[in-house]
Amino acid sequence: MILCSIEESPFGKMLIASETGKVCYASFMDDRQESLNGLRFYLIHHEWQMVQDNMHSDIVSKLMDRQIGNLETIVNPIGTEFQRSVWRELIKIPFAETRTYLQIAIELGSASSARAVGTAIGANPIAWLIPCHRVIQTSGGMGGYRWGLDRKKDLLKWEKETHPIWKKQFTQTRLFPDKG
DNA sequence: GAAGTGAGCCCCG
DNA sequence: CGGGGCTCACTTC
Repeated sequence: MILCSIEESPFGKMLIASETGKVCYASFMDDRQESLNGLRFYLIHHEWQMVQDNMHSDIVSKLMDRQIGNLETIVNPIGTEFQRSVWRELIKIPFAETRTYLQIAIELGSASSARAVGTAIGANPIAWLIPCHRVIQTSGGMGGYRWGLDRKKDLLKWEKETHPIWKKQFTQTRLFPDKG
């Protein structure tokens, strides 16, 4: 049985679902009804139920404290083979770093599939844990983000601020100087 | 099967 | 910067 709960996070309310300890869904919840519809659609062929708020609060706090070691062991997204291979690649991107859609495509062995990679990344069902926010365009642009570009920027900003190596210089340099 | 659609990329002007 | 052509997974006729 998949258990789903509403969580508070510094980046907004979240909807998190898990089964036997593995997260299979996580989204930012800007519109309550819309988010619940999205969850219902995603789990359409599965048994699931809502449980009390904050049941997954440990996951959020671990994300904040960067205490989650091997993401691959606590995440289990539902998707096609291709999608899962793309999402697996995202997990390898280190905290506070970024990659481009093309780099991910090359990593998967097909430089020409950058567009397909973008589409697959856009379908990532597990926000934040599977760090699709760390993927940007080769041109230096931000690309898109299902849960709002501002949130993508916020996540990256927070990661850079939190990361010890960049902590100092961040105060002097803007993350994306040309992107407002 | 044949079109249409993307969170892309590259080239050219 | 801006449009055309290219590509590929996936969806929808």
